[in-house]
Amino acid sequence: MIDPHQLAKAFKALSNPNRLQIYLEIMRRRQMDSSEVCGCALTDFINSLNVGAPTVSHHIKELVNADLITVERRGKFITCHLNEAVCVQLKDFFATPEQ
Amino acid sequence: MIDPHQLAKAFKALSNPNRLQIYLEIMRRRQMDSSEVCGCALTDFINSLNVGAPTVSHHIKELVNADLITVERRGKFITCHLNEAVCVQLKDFFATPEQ
DNA sequence: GTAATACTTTTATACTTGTCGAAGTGTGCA
DNA sequence: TGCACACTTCGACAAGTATAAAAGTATTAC
Repeated sequence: MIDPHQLAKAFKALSNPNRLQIYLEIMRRRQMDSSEVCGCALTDFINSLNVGAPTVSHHIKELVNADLITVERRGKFITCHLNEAVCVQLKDFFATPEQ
Repeated sequence: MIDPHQLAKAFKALSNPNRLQIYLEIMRRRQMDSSEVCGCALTDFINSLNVGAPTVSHHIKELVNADLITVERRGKFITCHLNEAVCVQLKDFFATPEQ
């Protein structure tokens, strides 16, 4: 079972609506080839969420800190990737114990 | 797919370590018959968490508000029950889309 | 009835968080 | 080299949160 402290950190990261929206978008694009234009650069979130760049930067950092995503620099842009392992752990957390 | 607003509410409710601990304990006892002594009365949490009664009362209310649990009065005590439906929705949220 | 136990409400306080503006860093392009 | 774009860091502030103390309500036991 996943460590409760880490769990709480993940849930806190997902508790803000804007940050959840960012996470949702990153989820939605998870099966895309990373060589494609990802749509998960900061600029994309700035446009879609209606908050400033510093705020988005802050939110991304929180998601990274909670181990929910990773970021990668690609020239001028950064791209965000889902941490699939933690995603599975969170799924399992809510799974009914086999009866 | 579950409404993002409701999702964020659930995650916020689980983002506090003490509140998560309460939820974990309620989860752990979910298959118990409700006629048994449940261990999910406020007093139990007050003892196990080292916080005061008003704080626990507040946390329980937050979990109920987030639709994560329900409460039921049984004489002097209240007992807490997991909302299984929301639990499943949260599990599905983290599930990988079938490829 | 009274007393005791379990919980809730109110009020107050220290702390955390989301957001922004301004200024700073890094990267690519003319 | 210098400019423009993408992002980050810093400082500030309003709003929200966790907690507790004190006082209130509800239920059972005597």
